[in-house]
Amino acid sequence: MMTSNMVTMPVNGGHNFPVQGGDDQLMMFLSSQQQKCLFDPVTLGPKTEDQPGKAVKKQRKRKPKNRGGENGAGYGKRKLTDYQAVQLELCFESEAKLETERKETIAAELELEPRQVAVWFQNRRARWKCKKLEDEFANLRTSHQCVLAQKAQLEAQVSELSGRLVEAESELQRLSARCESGISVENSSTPGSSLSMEGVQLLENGYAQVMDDYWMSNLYEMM
DNA sequence: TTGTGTTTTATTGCCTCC
DNA sequence: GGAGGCAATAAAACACAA
Repeated sequence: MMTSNMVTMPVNGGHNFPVQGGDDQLMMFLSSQQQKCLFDPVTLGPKTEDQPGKAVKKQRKRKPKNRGGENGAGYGKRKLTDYQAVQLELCFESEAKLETERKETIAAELELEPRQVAVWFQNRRARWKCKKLEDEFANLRTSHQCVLAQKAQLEAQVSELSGRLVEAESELQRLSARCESGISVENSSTPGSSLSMEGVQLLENGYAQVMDDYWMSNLYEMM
């Protein structure tokens, strides 16, 4: 199911598919390459060595890079022209993954090696993923801050209502004490009641007020 | 100019799918 | 088994402050 928080990526045919999920001070000290690997894209949590459900990767043994073979055609970094970059960007907007045929067409049009086009798309997808991860992280952080603010607001309400409850209880005790000390009301409808009419009225008013406040505050929460 | 950080292009190794 | 994808990484290219 697609939610508003889910991000989409352009794919063949212009359709979008959801891509699962991105401490500022810490991030400031990390290079972009280090930041890239901070979050696990699935759990949005910090990356761990062993991801559950995934085969544990073996330690890689890297060979030294091939920097120019006999003909000098090895590791030679060729910066793309602005035109090439813009055209590739336009292609990526409509389709983030290329069919072999399409890749070859683009390569021919831009006078690039098909491999360069493939590499460019691969790197572009990686950048796109990072960007989305950052966006999602920012959204989650904002949501978290809102929840914290609501929590603080509710705690303040609980505190205030608790105070009023204590006041009401002490008022109740004070009135009970007055009744017990001999103040009674003539024509009481409840013979044997230890509360005066004044006391009953005060209690009813206080209770009604507390209930009003309670429902009002809950009404705000529901809205 | 130079040191340093960031971005871009390319490679490598592993994995999945057909 | 080969093609293609991705993560991790290397290194050139670039930006920019000191």
